[in-house]
Amino acid sequence: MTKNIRIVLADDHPIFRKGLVEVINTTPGMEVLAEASNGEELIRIVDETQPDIAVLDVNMPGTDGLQAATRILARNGTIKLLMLTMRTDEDVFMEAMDIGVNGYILKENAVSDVINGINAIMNGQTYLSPSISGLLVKKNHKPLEKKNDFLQHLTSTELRIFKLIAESKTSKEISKELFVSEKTIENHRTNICKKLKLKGKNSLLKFALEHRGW
Amino acid sequence: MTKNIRIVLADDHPIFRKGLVEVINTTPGMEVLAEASNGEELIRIVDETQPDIAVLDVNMPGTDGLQAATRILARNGTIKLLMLTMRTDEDVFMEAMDIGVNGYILKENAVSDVINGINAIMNGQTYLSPSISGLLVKKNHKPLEKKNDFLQHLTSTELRIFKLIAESKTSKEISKELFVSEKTIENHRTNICKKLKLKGKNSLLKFALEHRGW
DNA sequence: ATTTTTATAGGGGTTACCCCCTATATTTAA
DNA sequence: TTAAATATAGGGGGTAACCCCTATAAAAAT
Repeated sequence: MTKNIRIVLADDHPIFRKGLVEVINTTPGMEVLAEASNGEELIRIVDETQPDIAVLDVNMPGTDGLQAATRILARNGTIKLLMLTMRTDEDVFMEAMDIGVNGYILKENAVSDVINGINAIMNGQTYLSPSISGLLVKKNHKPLEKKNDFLQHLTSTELRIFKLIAESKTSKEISKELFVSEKTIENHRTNICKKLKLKGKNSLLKFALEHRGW
Repeated sequence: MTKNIRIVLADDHPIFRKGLVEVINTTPGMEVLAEASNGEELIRIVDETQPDIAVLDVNMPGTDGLQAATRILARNGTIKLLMLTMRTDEDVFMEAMDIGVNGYILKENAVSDVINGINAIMNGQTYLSPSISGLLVKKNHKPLEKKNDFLQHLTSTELRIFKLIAESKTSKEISKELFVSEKTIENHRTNICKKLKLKGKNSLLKFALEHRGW
């Protein structure tokens, strides 16, 4: 049999913590070494027990989860961290990722998520709750209606030119590529700007760069 | 009892497809309406059956999963799409997200992932395999060395100006914000361009926009 | 059949960005 | 202590992008 995964916990809610301990200790191959109710305590028990992974709540009195994570990783970069959180806060999530946390799970998620998360992390992966993934995706995920909303107003010629602009091409370059006058391209630019309600220097270039791939 | 979730499948591997059908049809509340072995077929059966969700492979002969997804969403934006993939290819994943796919699962993942994914998507969420989540995280996680690699050449003043340029501000606007001459800002622009080896109109703006957030 | 949109091309003007310089005071490094 | 880098400010020029127009032929919509 392989060694147990050695785990420490930190959460300021005793009942929730009790539940976590129960879930983990009844899972074969995992054991809870110690518990903490705040960040300072966690840092201490991590030093003492040198666990494989620490599961910690973001919101704790005094030293919170993010601060504790930063300090733990500064002392020992090999310790894995699985962050638990009550709410879906994008900023907090991003900060946790920047710090170098290995997983991020919503407390409202199933207990199996915690077990899956621990296994995934010990396996070298990064684990996010599915509901967290949604957050990340929405950033890229401008819905279709929105795309069409303004792309549908452009004619096919305008769209072709728009895409070339998004490739950082100048009107002169585009005119050569399409065998038309430079002035024609400039007219198209003007019309595209009007349709997209863009005003000001380089606004079309900026917009095109930001929406490259549409 | 609520209505079954109506599902269509597309995958060019018959055996894998057989397995998928089995998994879904033995899950209460889900039923497979039709199957396809390529993108064109999928588009046709989606038109015919009007399912709630289509589960489709990225890699298929002829019209592939991405093309099929684009065309299906163009016809009916309410149909949900769950994408399956063999390999973890970041570009393909990003493209799928841009197209508006609702979920993305590795074929090597557990069958329960497909069921979980379908349920999550029908519930309005976006579903990603845990192993995919790791990909996303690495993006934000641009290692420190790389950032410094070219930012270290910029002085603090230049860096401040660089960030304002990345916010699409003009030299005039920046000069007012920093209480210096417009000409000073232009000089800094020139110096920044030299340090970053940028040449040509708007090249700094383009670069700054692309590296916003650094 | 008539009107509108689209694609083409141009005149003429403003502005922002980029490029080449010089110059001075301060700070930093050699 | 000199030399180099930095931050400031300017002169002068070129060009691309944008903005205001007109105009014509073809295509599309009414």
